[in-house]
Amino acid sequence: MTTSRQAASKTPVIAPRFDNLCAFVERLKARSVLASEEQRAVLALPVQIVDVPAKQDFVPLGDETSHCCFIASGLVARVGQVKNGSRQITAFHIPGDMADLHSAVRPVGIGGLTALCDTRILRVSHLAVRLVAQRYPAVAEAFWRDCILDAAILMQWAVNVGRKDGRSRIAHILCEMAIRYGRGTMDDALHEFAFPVVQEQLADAAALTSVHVNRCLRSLRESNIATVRNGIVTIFDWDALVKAGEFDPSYLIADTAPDRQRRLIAE
Amino acid sequence: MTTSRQAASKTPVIAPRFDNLCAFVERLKARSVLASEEQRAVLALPVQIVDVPAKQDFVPLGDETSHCCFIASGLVARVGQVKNGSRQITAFHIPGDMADLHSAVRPVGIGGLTALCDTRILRVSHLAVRLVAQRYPAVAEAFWRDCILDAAILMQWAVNVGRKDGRSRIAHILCEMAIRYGRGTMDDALHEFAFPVVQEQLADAAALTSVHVNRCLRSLRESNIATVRNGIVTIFDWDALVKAGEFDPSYLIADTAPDRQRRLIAE
DNA sequence: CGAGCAATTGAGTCGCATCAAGCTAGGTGG
DNA sequence: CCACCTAGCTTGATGCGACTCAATTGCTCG
Repeated sequence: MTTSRQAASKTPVIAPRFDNLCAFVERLKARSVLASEEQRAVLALPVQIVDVPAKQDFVPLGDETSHCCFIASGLVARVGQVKNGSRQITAFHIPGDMADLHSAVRPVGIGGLTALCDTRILRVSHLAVRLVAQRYPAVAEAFWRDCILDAAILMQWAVNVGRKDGRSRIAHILCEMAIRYGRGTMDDALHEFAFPVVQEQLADAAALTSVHVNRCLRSLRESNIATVRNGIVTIFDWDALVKAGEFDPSYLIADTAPDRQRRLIAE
Repeated sequence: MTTSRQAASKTPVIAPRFDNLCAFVERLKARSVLASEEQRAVLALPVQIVDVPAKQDFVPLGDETSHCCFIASGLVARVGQVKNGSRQITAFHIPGDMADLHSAVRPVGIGGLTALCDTRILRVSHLAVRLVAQRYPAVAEAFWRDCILDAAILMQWAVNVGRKDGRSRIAHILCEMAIRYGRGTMDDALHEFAFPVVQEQLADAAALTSVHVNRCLRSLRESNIATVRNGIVTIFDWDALVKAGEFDPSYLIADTAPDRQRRLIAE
């Protein structure tokens, strides 16, 4: 949301990577007001680096955990499952996300976490998270708000899966990820970003089969709207994509209007 | 048709009703540990009673609000919408729920709220909610946890809508509501509870059409599993309903401090 | 007693699942 | 250097679950 557009250097898509919690603090600051002491407290949270290979479930469904997972690089999906074996992806988490911040106050898993490509995780213990929240009310509120944003995305996800046809669902997912990856400027330029998923995973997100995802992608390609190839999303016509996905970005927008982030307690 | 079931002879299903926040405190206590001073602080939140007639949207989609809505009596749905006019219900809120506690930290609506029957709301200002959260970290954590439970339900909802057939979706919704209404004991007795929805609204929740909901309900009835009539759910075979809905109640179970776990509904 | 919802049922259609191949590209070993 | 393997992508044929349109039956209530 803060990135200005880099000049047209046409560098191939570069995946972001963070090895400390700076990016997490930036994320919180984009949504909440934190004093510098509070920011330092969050930054000081002890982390443990864990590298997860592609296609590995690193938080099993329904398990109880003792740590939150910050995504330093890579891509993670939150998945639910039904008995016949099919999976439903309920969220994608990109670098900069604390994928399961919610587990700090409710450790029993809300869903499993799977790495969709090689992924670096920074683990932060629930205890540490709750302690800093206890000590700094503004941090607690920032954490709370972060979880609410996640829930807002999830609600849109349910609407997307429940009430749109396949093509619209795919378009909506591409729109959402474009915005979240920070390529969501509304100009007519060509947008390109790395989104390392295969069609099978898009299918699990959109509640379709991979065969049908393929046909939906073909339809979007033949309309000259967008393509997904080798984990690279290329958007030719942003407006058409928004229209196809019935996408309204307001649900992604953190609430940062000045009068709303007013602190209730002086810094 | 063979409906010689006891018509109006039994004790009528009684809808719960609360005119203060006692029930909210009880709800929080079932999920979090609160000292008596903290409980009193929540109880002391000023409320404003609002009566909403059936089928009225009292929080429009996308609007910004200044109050949270506690459900004193009745039934409320959180709805999303797509352009062609069809609606997707993403949550039911029953008496005792703070339907949009999340709006305290993110006032722009996550979804509209509609009363499905005559409903009494207790409005609590965001400011008051945030102040008590700032003052009492344990209360903040309780609020946060409450929102997480809501998100956990939403995640299951997405899985339900995305990856099950119509009959299973309906069965799952009935299971969820049975547990949340507190009728979720596992004995073989007949379960009956008021759930004042029409088939159209079940359809919006399950992402089906009302015609198809009707057929799914008929199937459940003909299997002697459950019926829904005049807003009364009657469950004949709980185990079969759980099986049909692939229902696992663990996602509804609140988890409190590490040393203490409690069920959402005490047994 | 008719008006108006909600529930019900039927017939026709379509989106998507399913099954089944083939295709492509990168990797690996003989 | 080619033969093979595998993962992912693409395409076709067929069937079913759910939608749509449409008509009928209760049910409640003024």
